[in-house]
Amino acid sequence: MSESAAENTLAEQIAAQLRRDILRGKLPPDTAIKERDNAAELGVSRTPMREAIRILAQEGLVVLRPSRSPIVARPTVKEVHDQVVVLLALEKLSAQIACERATEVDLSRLAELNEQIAEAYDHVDALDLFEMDMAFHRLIAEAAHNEALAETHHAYLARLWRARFLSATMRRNRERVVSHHGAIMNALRARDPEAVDAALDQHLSNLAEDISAAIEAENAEAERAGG
Amino acid sequence: MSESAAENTLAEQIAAQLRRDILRGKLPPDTAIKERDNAAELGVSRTPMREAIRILAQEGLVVLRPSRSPIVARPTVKEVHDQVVVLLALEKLSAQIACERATEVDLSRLAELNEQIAEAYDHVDALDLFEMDMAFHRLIAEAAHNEALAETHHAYLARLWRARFLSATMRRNRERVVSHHGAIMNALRARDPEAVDAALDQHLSNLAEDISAAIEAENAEAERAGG
DNA sequence: CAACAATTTTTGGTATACCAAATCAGAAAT
DNA sequence: ATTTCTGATTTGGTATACCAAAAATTGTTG
Repeated sequence: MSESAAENTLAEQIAAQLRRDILRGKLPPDTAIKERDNAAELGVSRTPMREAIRILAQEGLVVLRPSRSPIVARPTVKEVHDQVVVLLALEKLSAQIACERATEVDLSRLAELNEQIAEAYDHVDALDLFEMDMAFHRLIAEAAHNEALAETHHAYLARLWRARFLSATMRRNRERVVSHHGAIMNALRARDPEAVDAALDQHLSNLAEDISAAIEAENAEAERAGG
Repeated sequence: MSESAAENTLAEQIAAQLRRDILRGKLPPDTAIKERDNAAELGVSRTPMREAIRILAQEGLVVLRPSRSPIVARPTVKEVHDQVVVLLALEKLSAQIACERATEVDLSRLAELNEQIAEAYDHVDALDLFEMDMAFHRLIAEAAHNEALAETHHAYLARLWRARFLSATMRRNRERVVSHHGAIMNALRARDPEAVDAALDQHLSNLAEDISAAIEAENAEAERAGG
């Protein structure tokens, strides 16, 4: 929970703004992000806008093309699938390590959040719910107390945010999420590596296919409209 | 060996230059990288220098501090160790996937490179040798044909370059490297996931400790010198 | 009418100038 | 001698101006 705080510099604020717009679909894939125009639109200079674009490019949300405007990324199904594979591996590794290293505080935070999710599930909009889900998975990664791992895991989670969001809104299922989270939690509590692995597999095994379907649908839509 | 090509923009060239200086020890840990001074020194403006610094910060080679000059990172033993753990996991995952997905071309490239390494081992300086070793491990990552995975793996390899280099020069051992590489290769050839896992474990198991020792030595040295 | 070439325009890349905040040094007071 | 306050200086952050390369457009020619 360390990064959502500051947003010190203008560039970071711009990046955050653009990130939200991209992830929420206000800036759909293939949209050009011109340094000049977007900077003018926000009333800032090109310098921080440029830096913001680099940040998002680093995150994989926009793609830089030589001598061309950067555009909002349109990940292919394979790309997203590949990223999910890595995310899954990172989370499993985190959980394995967490079986040894997780503190009681880590575990109770996890429990608390899971309870919050269960409670909020029906009252809260999809976006906020998704933030909570993301936080849950981040807590797992952080419970391994391996900063590099947590950071990389978070980067993948962020990069896959939109895809996961699309997928989740398509098949929102309270029971699945809450009970799966509970299973993961209990396995961690028991510090049982194999149970953790199984629980994560159970929770995330269909993720790749779900996401792929969502992306495929969106891309097909775009093809019909723009092509 | 695919990325050393382009280096289109000035910022990238500067980043490459600084990266080399850092990794080769010309810019030791804690050295300040002032935008103004370094830019002037290289005869460029602050803009690309600034961008170059961001690139290196992203790679973990320099750390940005609010309202302070960026400095060359001095990773702690724990940080490096944590990174090695992730690197190892990424490489193992790559190899597992590669058992299914590796093409004949991938495998023969691997074989060829291993032969080159064996041949060059005694004639070539440590730095070049290390580039080759790095390339070998990158080939493994690339054989999984998962771009995200290869990219992240490469990022970790690059970030750990200096630490691995320190470690390797401390205990240079021809037989170990070549035969281990050979074992990994053969396991991949056989497309045997368990054998691959074992071979990678064999090759990389001591890496974490070796690297930790090297880093510890360097940091102790710095402590003695710098107060 | 099509194809090609030159010009105009748009774009990102770079240099420079300006600003505010944070640090450091020096002087003064205790 | 120590501490504190203040001002000079250094730093990164931002804005703006300039440049070169690459598209796009338009005009000409076959």
